Amino acid sequence: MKLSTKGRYAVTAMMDLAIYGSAGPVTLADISQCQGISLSYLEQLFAKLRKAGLVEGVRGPGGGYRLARPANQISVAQIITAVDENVDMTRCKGEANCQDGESCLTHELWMDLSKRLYEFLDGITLADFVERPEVQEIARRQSREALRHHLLFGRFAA
Amino acid sequence: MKLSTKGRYAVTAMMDLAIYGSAGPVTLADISQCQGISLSYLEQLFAKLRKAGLVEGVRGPGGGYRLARPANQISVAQIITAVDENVDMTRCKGEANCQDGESCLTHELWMDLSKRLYEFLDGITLADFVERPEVQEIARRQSREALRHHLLFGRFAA
DNA sequence: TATATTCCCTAGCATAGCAGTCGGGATTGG
DNA sequence: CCAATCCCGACTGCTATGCTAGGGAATATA
Repeated sequence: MKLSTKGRYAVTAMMDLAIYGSAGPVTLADISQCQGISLSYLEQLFAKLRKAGLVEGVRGPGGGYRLARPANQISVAQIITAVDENVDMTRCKGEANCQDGESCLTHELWMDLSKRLYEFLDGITLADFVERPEVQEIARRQSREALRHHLLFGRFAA
Repeated sequence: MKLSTKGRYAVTAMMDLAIYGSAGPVTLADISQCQGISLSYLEQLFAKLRKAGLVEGVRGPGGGYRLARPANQISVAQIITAVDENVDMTRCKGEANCQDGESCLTHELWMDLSKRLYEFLDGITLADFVERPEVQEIARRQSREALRHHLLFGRFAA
């Protein structure tokens, strides 16, 4: 388990998908502009998220990304492990071939702590954030603006 | 908050101090040998731990490091933040000068998640690990061996 | 069909942090 | 005094990060 800026970027972007995804796919260009993250870097992150089965890409105009599962089935831990694939725990990796029992003891302790941390992050889903009242409020406003945007550009016009 | 090998090293070393520290200061050479961490790298980590007021150094022969506070007053979060001083949260750091309200929304959400994570790690102390029965067992054995070691080398001999 | 929009993929690049090495101090117990 | 320790600073190879550049492939719309 590793927790750095990379994972934060991924979690933040996934929050955007969960919040604004109800009005259709969200483009990476939008996320890039809103969050100030490089577009190409976002593409690389989403390539991993897609391979992990967390998002689906929709090509062509009006396309973008959407969540591959309901937001309440996507945990923060899943997102972080999807982009930070490198989970090299310790040097004595399960082989238990330390010189004396001591190093294996603290190793066990750390593994336990790491497990508890993972379970903690795995217990937090995107839905936990989206369901907040203030987010609901903004999402509604955003939906209206998106609809107006569509009308302005004649997307839904007969 | 950042969680990588560096923080793991620090936590593991601090566990050693908490476990074996009852028999006097623990030398970095011992930790280096037991955990397979470079001695000089340990010195750099402990310089930060000392500046953070988590450990005290005892110079001279028979010296080493000991916890500056009882183990139940040292949390995992304190250790990690002591060695990973770089806590650059986001680019829009509290200034709330994002273009539109959206980015600040997810920013708030992430800050909240980060806070919950910190509180989780802050609720786990070194004592929580030391008080385990299996650790107590090893600590007792280690103490006896340490005493025998002292006797062999005449440290306590009259 | 043509075009613009979007996802998708590969390669490279500058920087920073990680983990370690080296060399030298300053203290202090025996 | 001497050896064991902590302490400190400089340097190094390596890796990951965050980003840029360039080009595809699919597809909605005109």
